Amino acid sequence: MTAPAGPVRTRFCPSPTGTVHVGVMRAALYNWAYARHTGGQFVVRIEDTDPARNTLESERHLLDCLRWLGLTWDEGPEVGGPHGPYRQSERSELYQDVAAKLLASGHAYESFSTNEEVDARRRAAGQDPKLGYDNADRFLTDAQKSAFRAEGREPVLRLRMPEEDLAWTDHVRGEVRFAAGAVPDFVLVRGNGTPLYTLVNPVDDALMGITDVLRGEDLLPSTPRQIALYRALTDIGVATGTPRFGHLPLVMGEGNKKLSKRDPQSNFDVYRDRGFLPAGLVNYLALLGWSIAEDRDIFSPAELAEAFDVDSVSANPARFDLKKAEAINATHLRALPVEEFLTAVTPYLVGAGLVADPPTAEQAATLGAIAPLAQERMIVLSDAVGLLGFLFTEDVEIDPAAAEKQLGAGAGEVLDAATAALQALPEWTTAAIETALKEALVEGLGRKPRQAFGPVRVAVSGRTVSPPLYESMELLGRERTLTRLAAARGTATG
RNA sequence: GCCCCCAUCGUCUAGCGGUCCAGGACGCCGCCCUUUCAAGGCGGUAGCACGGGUUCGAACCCCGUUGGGGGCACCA
Repeated sequence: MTAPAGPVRTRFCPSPTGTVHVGVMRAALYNWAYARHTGGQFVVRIEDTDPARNTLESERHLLDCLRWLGLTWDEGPEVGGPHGPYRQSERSELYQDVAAKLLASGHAYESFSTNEEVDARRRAAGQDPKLGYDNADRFLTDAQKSAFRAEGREPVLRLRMPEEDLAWTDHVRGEVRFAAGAVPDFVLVRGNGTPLYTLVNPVDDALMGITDVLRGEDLLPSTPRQIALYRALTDIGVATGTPRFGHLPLVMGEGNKKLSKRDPQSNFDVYRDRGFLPAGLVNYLALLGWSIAEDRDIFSPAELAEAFDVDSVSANPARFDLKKAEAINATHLRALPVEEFLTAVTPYLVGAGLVADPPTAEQAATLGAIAPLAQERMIVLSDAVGLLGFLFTEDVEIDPAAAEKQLGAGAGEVLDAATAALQALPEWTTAAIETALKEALVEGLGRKPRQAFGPVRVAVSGRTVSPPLYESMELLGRERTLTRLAAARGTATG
């Protein structure tokens, strides 16, 4: 059992059905990283053989997610390549041809049994019907086949499984072995003549020269069937060998279950929408089953590609930990050059209606000034909306919880003193504001800084968390600052 | 039920027979810094599932137990 010769060729072959799953994107990432690491190629193929569930819209979305993450493909939809088409719905003739060859060579055979009949036979023999198909149609005579056809039955095509153990050396699990006879002859082509995933996936991998199949562990039990198919395909000259397999650990959710499509945490879009950085998400996703070094877990996509090796992927299932994902992303966010940060964050402010598209000169100036201060206080880009919103509106809306905390007893005194000090200020600069407020509140009222500045912050920004106060006030301007202090004074209870 | 996979701090992991009374990260808890929140600095908390072997020596190898997970379609 040898893999096709030549450079590594990996593939990502999603079925475009609805939402994009984070586990699926992690599989794409590993395939991409392994191809890049080895100097091989990364192929994308769309598995849309189920017209009832597949849509072009979700295909576009899938590709868009790949691009956004930075996982460029060397062959596939939208870029083409020598092994196209890369959409299974456009490859029907190929499958029909291979199916015919498999039948003619005797590797596959026509099977007429219905599920009910198989079940009945299993039960009659005192066996568990869960055992599945019993290989009963392997040696049907022509007369028997004609009789079934005369009844109006249309046969499925099944692969004849070999009478020997099927084993392979898995990239992440080492040797895996399934006993002879454990896997029944399985269906390759439906009764209506359309091919199934079981046929189409290995055929395309063979035709596209895929050398390494890296996929989720949930597909591990289907590997013996595929190995048997590959042998048959090699025998009839369709394949040049059996690829190496690597079964990646599953991505688990909160509980102890595979992160299901139903789970909101599994939806890739939510991370993108919240403003995770591609590099941040790549970094975190890569960590789900792999590590770059003993004492390091922050790295760029390029560094990942440089270092990634499937053979060192862990076999343990990995739980998706949002807190850690956020921490990793925050680190990437802070490391971003200010210009790039601005470019990335502006669409979120535009989307929230806080700044114009493009921002006005004044808005741009404010943004430029606050960006470095905001950057280290954010986890995801959308945090900017709540954190910076107060700078781009006339009247700030005060968060009730913040008011509760800071605008209660004693706040009136602070706001009055701050107002008096700021009104008299000859020049409106960060330094002047700082000096004036410290004199008025800390020295004048004898308050601890914590108590002195809390109410002022809430009055000005509407929240207990904001960019540094003096800078914020300078950017806001004297007029708006004083208006807000007055407004807060009106609601303060003491 | 059958087949297969997995088993180190709460979580992700390093460890591939001695250099491990087990290292890093997230989280959590302190302290420092400090105008809030962060960031940053320092420190702490917490783990080799269990039982047998093999070996001079086991987190690392073997077997079993237990626990967890995945798969058993004319879906992909």
